[in-house]
Amino acid sequence: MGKTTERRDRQREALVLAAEQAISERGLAGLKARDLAEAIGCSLGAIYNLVHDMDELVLRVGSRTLARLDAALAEATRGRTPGSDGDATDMLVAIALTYSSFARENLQLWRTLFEHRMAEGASVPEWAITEQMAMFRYILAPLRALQPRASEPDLTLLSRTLFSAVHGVVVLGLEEKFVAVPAAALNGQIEALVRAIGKGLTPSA
Amino acid sequence: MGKTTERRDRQREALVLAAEQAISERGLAGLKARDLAEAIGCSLGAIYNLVHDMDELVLRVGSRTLARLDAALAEATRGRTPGSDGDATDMLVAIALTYSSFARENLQLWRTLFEHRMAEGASVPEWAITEQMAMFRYILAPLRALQPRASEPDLTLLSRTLFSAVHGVVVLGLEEKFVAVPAAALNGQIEALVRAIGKGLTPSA
DNA sequence: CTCATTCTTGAACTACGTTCAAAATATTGC
DNA sequence: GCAATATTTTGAACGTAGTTCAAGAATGAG
Repeated sequence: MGKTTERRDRQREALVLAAEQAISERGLAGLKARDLAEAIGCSLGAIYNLVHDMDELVLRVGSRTLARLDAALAEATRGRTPGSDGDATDMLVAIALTYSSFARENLQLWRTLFEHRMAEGASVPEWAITEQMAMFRYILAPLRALQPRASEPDLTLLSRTLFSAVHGVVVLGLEEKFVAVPAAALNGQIEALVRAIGKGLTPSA
Repeated sequence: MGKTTERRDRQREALVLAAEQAISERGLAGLKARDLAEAIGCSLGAIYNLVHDMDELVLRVGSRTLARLDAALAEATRGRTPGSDGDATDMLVAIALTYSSFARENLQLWRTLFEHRMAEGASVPEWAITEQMAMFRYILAPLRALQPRASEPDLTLLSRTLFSAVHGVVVLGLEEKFVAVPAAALNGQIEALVRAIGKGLTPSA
């Protein structure tokens, strides 16, 4: 029993890595079952012994992308505790810029997180939703420092909103559909936005 | 010469309307050339006498969607001139809430504006880009009132950023992939965000 | 070594957008 | 008005996808 399962696990790993490379090189639309079969040296049908369908494969790749994003955000906030309102805003700026850099440097994989749609009828599994939601948590600590009187549910909602706002700026900023904004200008806009929000949220006098 | 062209124009109109209905009912992924041919009563191949390809059809539908969005934003800002900083912020809030409502009420058509990707190699025509960019202009007047010392290029960039931020909140708020935020809560978040930004951008004492 | 079970295979199926040779229709010349 | 020519329409066929499944290959138990 062990032999087959083991080989299958190794093949599944190879499949996910091949899918990740395909997406990062040619985008989500460039992910082809036949190419993957060739890349990992198995038959076309064998893919469906490793994953249930292409959706699962994309979600597995997404999971890896989120893990790397999470690591980048952890690195950016490591050891920082917001002591003052200024600290908190600085932290939020650091998080936002880290997010922006990650998106730029992992453009296709990052896009896949949001472009991907499950096949007709299927819905995103719970574990994938949980993973995505976890991203919001880095914002929570600095936000709490900024809004000490806000309730926990309000902070949760606000952290999602703040994340979304920065996400929106990054999405449209990196969109070639419009005119892509140069890195420096985009970073400048993000910093301006987050500082404005930080100032706006600071309970003044 | 006139007879054919006339009929073709009428058919093209019907095609775009059928495509619009298909998208609004079943989403962009539910847009099928064969369904459209049946809907407007022509052969499959005839579609390609009316539009060059599906991309063009989606862009034509997008153009209609943008026109309706533009009308909604025009209505929301009609006759308003930002006299004070408070007015300007109120206007920005009104614009943002109008955008949010439009997105919710035209969910599939609005999503199509951003989900759609041109086929491999093709790029978005200039007129479509111009149309999309035009959306940013509603934000310009209130923003100028808020930041009277900013240069014109800076204001242009900032208007795009502000639009993007609200766009991001709406995108993730309406995303079923996560947990969709109820209308009232989403509106509350948008208002809070825009007021925070408004306050943050107001040159204080 | 044999038989039963399990796994792997790739041809075949469905479902797309798109093309194109042939048929149908319209326009022109006389 | 009618034949000759040009244009338009047609839908079967093509290429490219993801997915399935009957048949063959590999594995494991007795």
